[in-house]
Amino acid sequence: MAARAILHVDMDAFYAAVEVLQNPALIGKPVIVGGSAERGVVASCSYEARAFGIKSAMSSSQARRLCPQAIWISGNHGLYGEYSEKVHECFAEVTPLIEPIALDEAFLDVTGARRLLGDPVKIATDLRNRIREVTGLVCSVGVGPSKLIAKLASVAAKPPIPGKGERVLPPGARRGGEGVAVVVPSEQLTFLHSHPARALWGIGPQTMARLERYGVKTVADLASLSEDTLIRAVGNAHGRHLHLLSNGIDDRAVEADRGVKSIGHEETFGTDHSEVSVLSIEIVRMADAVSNRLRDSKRSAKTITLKLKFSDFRLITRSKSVPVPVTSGVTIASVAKALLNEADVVSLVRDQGVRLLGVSVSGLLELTDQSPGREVLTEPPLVDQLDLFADMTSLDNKPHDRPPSTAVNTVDLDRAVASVKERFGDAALAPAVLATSDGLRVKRRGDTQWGQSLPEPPTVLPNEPNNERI
DNA sequence: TCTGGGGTCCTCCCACTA
DNA sequence: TCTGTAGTGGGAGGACCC
Repeated sequence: MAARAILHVDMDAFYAAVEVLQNPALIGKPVIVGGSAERGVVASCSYEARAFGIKSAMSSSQARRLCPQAIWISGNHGLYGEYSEKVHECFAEVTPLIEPIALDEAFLDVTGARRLLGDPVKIATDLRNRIREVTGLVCSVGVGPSKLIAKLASVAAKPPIPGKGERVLPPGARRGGEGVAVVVPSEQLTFLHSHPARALWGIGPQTMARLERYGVKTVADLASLSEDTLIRAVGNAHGRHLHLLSNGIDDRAVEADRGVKSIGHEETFGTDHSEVSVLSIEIVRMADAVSNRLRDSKRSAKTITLKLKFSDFRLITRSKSVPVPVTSGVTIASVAKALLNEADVVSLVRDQGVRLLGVSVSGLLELTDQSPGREVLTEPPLVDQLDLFADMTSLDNKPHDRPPSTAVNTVDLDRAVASVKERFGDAALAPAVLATSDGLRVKRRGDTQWGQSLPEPPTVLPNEPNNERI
């Protein structure tokens, strides 16, 4: 049987490249996309910024120290999504077997496309040219017999960082044209074993620290350990997996239809909060956003999880599965607030202060009835057991005037809310507690994707970059 | 010195049940 | 009826990825 041909396509400095496309005045400048405030993080940066040592996931304060003249952009999740769609349309011209990893990255299985489109290197080169022609963006492509090898090859195919000299290809890889690196099956072990162990997917700082106790530095070192030793070092599933990978055995398929397993929102606050009433309002905001996305994806959820990170960076999660799958923001918020109000959590909140709060849902089910906001109801709605109007507290935490006996069919209410949002957008309607003098504090996906940004968001005018300079 | 947001997967523990 | 055990599922947390 012929070896598989897998491509790993990775857009180069994706978010930063999109911003440069939008504003050519940024060409050749150190551009950073991320949250510029104290608690922000670098999401992406141009190669000019990388020359200063800036990397993705670096804290914004560190990035500021390394490159004070950098141009910061807080990012536009929607815009990146649009470009990502265009890139995926290019993928679809090559093969239906596409496994998206992120907005800027995907695996493609082109084994079956060879007869029609040529050898994998030609497919990779043509695809790279096509993406550039359609979007104006540049990508790197790794070609290999497995996902692991293709992924590592795409890293080898990345352009050099200015001032750091030409990138040297690892042994076993060859260049298949500009931005394309190829590893053939007979060379995969040579290629793989030359990498540091940390390059393997699944080896992060903690696992690496454990492996170092066994003298492991490279993938070759890892391959020299027995499976039993690896299992002792890092646990059962992880140990077996690493044993196979380090020996070049990776038959994981490119999965075209990997479904979403959970939906959530979280946010790091500019300052820590230790008042339950303030956090309750944030829960309503997050739950409303989660509910909007659940409804858009035509799913309901069985489990609601509350996540809190305290000032000392201790992270806790509390979750609750409900008997009836839910879509409603009111229900999600009610469950999350009940989790927040558990005694041990309240005492942690008051003692420590909370820097991050998140609400997510999992155990997703397809909605059987496609009408907006329809709960999958086989028994009385859970929300009937909860205090709907507990949400309707003002900022001073005093309930609005409403007779306690008022009966409201919450399912009808949710349907009505869903239908308004479908017609006028998610920001058209929100729980009353989110109302401020400046309008509704509605959470949208990607709002604070990389942490908060400093005030006065940058506006870039053509030929006159006036982004905030830090 | 500093640590975001949105995810997935795995492990461990515990309660429940047969 | 009581006890031990194995399987299962929920909950919590750790580690990792981009």
